Amino acid sequence: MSHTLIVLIGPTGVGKTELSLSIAEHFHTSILSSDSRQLYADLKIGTAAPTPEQLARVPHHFVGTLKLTDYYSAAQYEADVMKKLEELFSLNEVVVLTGGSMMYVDAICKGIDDIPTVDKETRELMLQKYAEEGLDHLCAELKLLDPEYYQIVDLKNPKRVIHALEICYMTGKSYTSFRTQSTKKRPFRIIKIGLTREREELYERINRRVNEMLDAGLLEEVKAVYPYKELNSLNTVGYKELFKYLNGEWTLEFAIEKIKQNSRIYSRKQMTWFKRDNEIHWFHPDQKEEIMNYINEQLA
RNA sequence: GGUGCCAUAGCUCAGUUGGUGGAGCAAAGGACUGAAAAUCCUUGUGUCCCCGGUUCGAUUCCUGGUGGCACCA
Repeated sequence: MSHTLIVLIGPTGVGKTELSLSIAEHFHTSILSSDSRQLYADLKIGTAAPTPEQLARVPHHFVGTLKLTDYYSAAQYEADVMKKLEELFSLNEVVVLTGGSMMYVDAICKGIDDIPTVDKETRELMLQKYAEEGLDHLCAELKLLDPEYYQIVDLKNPKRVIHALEICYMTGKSYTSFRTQSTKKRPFRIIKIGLTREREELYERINRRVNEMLDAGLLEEVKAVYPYKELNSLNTVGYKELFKYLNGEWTLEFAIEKIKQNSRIYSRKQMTWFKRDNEIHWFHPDQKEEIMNYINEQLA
């Protein structure tokens, strides 16, 4: 039997957490979270992070390990998880990975190109250029520094253009020269299980969960991190809307509706990403038995 | 009861000097390689309230009806 990573994915609110616990308990193993926001220790309620009871049932990794001010990225996540997996596979044949951050999941399953990490100075310089000169100017510069990437990049998306330029500036080489677009080979087997529900059912669950978060004290949690609201870690559904309420821009009622709406939109974006991955085998979360049968079939 | 105003996309409304209509929001689809719960792109047929009239032609003008709002009794 070779080492196997069971990857459990699906849109927000579909019911991944509960099933991941069952699977991990069955294999007496631990869970790797693949959630770019549950990483932050101060964002528990709004990210529906595993509860203390759930954490006691199964050892979790990559939950609540970062401060809001920490810089993090999908590439760092890849490196950290690969290192952790080495350790975990020495103890267990099977490890579970679950979460909804599509790019983080792909970073583990497919790998990310080896591109230098952008330093603070370069990022600030580029953000300043963007603010002062505008996107068109940056696009023109990219055309000179990396004509190949210029042809394929989304020229209306500031983040894409800025990042490519950052790499050009920092390394003196084109961004294209770092992009191999290749899939890394992993020393373990990957079983991808997707959870999905009828849209109406999913939306109801999402709406209900937002109400439960509020009952659990989401507003207090948001107030506690309010001083950091400009940080990227807080550009997050559930927080950004309540900041607007605290700013006096929105009523509480409107902010809550927006949280529900943005969560629904997020769930759709996740599905759009997952849909084109045909390695995923899809199930309804209630099909626990079918899922376990499928896993055992694959392991055999 | 009287008078006035309004009735157009799921919602709020614009518009057609008469040639079957379009914005914002909502909704849906898509992209995605170090900020990713981020960021970006695309998509608008709807008895233009109903019956009749005028007209080659009415969602647009006219009569009546229905509903809503306001004011007067």
